[in-house]
Amino acid sequence: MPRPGKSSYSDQKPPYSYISLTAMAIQHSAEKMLPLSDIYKFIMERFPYYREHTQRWQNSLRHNLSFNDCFIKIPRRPDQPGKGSFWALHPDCGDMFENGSFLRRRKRFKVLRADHTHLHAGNAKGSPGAGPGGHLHPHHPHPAHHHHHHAAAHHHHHHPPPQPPPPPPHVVHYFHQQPPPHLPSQPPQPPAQQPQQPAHPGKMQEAAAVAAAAAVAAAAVGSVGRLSQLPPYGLGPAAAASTSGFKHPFAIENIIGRDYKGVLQAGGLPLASVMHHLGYPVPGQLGNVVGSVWPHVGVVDSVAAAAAAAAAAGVPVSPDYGAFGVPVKALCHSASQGLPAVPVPIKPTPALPPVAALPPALPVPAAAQQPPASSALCPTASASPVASLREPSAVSAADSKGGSLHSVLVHS
DNA sequence: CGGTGTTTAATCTCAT
DNA sequence: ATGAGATTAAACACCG
Repeated sequence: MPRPGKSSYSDQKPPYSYISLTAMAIQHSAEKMLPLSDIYKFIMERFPYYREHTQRWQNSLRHNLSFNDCFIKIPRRPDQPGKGSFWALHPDCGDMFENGSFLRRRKRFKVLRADHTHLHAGNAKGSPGAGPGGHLHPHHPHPAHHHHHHAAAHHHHHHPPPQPPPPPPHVVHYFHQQPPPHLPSQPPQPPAQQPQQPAHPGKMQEAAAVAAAAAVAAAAVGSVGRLSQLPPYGLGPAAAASTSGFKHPFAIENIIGRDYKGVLQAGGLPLASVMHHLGYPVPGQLGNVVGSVWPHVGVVDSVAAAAAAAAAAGVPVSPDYGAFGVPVKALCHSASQGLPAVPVPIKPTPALPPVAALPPALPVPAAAQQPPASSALCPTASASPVASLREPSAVSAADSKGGSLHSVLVHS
């Protein structure tokens, strides 16, 4: 109840976790990778809430980047000015927000650390062992349970398992070739961040991982060019994927779209927030920023409102919101292809129950503490269909995070 | 030195 | 009530 005057939205925390936000930013970028500062920018531009307390949330965000395996660091080319590295999404991190909540993932995406004994000298740099700070705890419990029971035990850095699709050897090439400079809007500055390559035999793994990521990014870029509003999410055969039908689960459109559905489905989300969020994006700027802005925003509210109304009225909304151009699960995770990531469906999500009737009234105020809801979708899909390509066996190990690229949802 | 990155740890929140 | 994920805080290591 507080006055609805200024609390319009700037003070409410968006219903997205840092991981979601970061993924959105990355996915949104033409190159599918961004330097930290750009991630900040993306977020701040769209969520007024994050225009304050920067020190706080940015620290959290950074923490997330480092801590979560779903983010990988791609070194900047020496000749490329700028500060840190580029951040990208791990090629294998599937749809981490399948449950429809962007606040909490069903499972954390972790790469299995291969038993590769060597190499993790890790940051050999200087004094890793001692660890930061003075935590005097030699051996801690660390719930890292290396349970890998179900894990996809197929990791041989030499030859790819029969199953997996054909990891185009040329992926690496993408690396060296410059992304097409066309692209609608901004080839801001990071148009060519191909981290070249190894240079150090020992660092091969890292390079490989990076290469994979870059390849994905590059592929994405390529797709963007031709763009397809509604790609055929056949994702079965690699064919589709290679052509450009697949949209990375983190694509902003997907996130948004599913979010919407999630809201209804999850039922727990207060519409109030949802509605609120609809107004989030800054009206002014949106206009000129071509495809860079949230496409859904404008449209959304009408749709959302309608849906909301329907829900409130007890009208069962169509189970599949394909109408929003978001086939949802269809493109979430290419279950097929023996991909290692996202094996366990922790939640019987599939059959979505009868949409719990959403709270009828939606006095905006609520949600003071927990900003749950959200929603938005992208009517005009436009971003970029990422070609899902599976890494060649070669690729592996993102030095910082896990060891080899075995992605898996930690702990089943 | 400041922006980046890592990492540990406490605390909160949400799903089971 | 628990466990796991998310957020926050804070202490560093590094590189420009």
